[in-house]
Amino acid sequence: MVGQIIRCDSCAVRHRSVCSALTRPEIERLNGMAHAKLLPPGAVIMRDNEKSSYFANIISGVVKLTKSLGDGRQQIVGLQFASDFLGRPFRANSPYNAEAVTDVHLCTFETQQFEKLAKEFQDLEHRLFEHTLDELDAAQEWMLLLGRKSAEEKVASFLVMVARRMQSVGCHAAGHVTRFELPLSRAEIADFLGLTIETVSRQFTRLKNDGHIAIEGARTVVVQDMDRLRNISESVDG
Amino acid sequence: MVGQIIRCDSCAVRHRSVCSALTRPEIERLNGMAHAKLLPPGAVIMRDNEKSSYFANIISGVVKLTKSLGDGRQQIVGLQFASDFLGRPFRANSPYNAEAVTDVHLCTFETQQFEKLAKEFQDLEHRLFEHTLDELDAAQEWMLLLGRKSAEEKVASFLVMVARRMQSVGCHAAGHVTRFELPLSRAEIADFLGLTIETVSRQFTRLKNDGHIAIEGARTVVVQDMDRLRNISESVDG
DNA sequence: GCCTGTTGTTGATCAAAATCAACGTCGCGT
DNA sequence: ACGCGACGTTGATTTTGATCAACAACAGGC
Repeated sequence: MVGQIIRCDSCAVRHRSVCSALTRPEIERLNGMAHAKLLPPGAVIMRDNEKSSYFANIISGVVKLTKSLGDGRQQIVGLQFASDFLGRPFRANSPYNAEAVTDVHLCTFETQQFEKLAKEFQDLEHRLFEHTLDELDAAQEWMLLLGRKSAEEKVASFLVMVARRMQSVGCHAAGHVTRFELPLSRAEIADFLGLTIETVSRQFTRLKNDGHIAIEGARTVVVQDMDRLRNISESVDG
Repeated sequence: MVGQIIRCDSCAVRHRSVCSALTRPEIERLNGMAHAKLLPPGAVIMRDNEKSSYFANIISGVVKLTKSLGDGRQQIVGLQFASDFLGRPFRANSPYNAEAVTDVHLCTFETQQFEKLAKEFQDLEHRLFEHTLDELDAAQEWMLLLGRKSAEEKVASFLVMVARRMQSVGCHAAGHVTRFELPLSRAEIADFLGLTIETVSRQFTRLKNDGHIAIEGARTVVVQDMDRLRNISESVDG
């Protein structure tokens, strides 16, 4: 689905997305630029090294950002959830592929219009900057994981991360989300953690056998003790 | 050495650093805020999770950004060269340790003063944004390396990257720098590539034996064929 | 229902890199 | 010159995770 006009007033991510930087009259302007898109899993949103004609806020769903080597080896370099912003402002080409992992609702903006708006309203550019800083933090945190953590620590870290993101996406006031659905397949988790499918699967059963998690039908995870899992993910004792 | 006043006019990185966003009168303001620092190898510039009281431009030398696990495992999450900017604007705490790798000349600015300036002169904030986007690109490129490349590909990638950065730091008009000094020890290279010292050493001798590089006294590398090395780093054929 | 393709698990074996260990080299202080 | 410590290389062995292979669970099409 493409091109449907959006009402920012009723937007689910109005106060968490980059749009939160805008005041009433500014939002009106943005409103006129916004178009909704609904994408199925697997839909390609941006392609590495190619120009993208639009930016987007994720209204709902999960998007993976990937990079590949010539022979097909793939690495997920970012996971984006509801309220996250897609696209590299002020860059001609996308530095990665972006692909819908679940059904994804996007609110898209034509590149030039949006960059013009960002130049006009400094708060909007500042908000984009903040989002980029968050992405950088996440990337560097993940570098530590990819370079130095064991398979078990990687899988535990992944679960902790997903639980945290699911929490902020949902509307859970306090405490941890302990039961959640994984947005990624085993193959995608492997591409995220720099492992193989088989190793990911084995670490899941290990965590299950050790009583740290329960698994319901491959995609649903119940974390018994989030702090314990976090300890495993950082190799505190154990 | 701390606190010496700097003259921006004669600054070696005046036109490549974030300062290039500023015009004559603005630079004058910045001039009044700048203090020089000369740090020896090993000097700690920022500490993970701690507040830093200043930002800095690197005038010369190399700075490593590291993150560690509780048990001492370490990962270099960024390497910064001359003209690069140090410090996370609009963030309370540093997300990594920053440490001088060589002798390092810094041009430092007090945090609050500098952020105020960035708010006033939008071009400066924009330039900081651009630098952050570059850092993010580098981080995600490195995630692909850490997650999916073999030891040989990692070391080749490292050499290609250092050659490129050395080139932009020096004043080489065109063509590749093929002979350069490594700024990092074997241990630091290992921490950058997610390998052990021994594996790094073995891959160096392998690249040497295969005739791709020559090594002079451990720290100086001569690349025979940069394109061939780049191919190895991305696993094109062979 | 049944067939088929996709996804996930488990086991056996293999290989790449880690670990353990010894030794060489260089620079520095005395 | 000598000895020491840091750094780097090389070899032997072990370990972790990859690869190869078989099969189970499940969903969708007909």
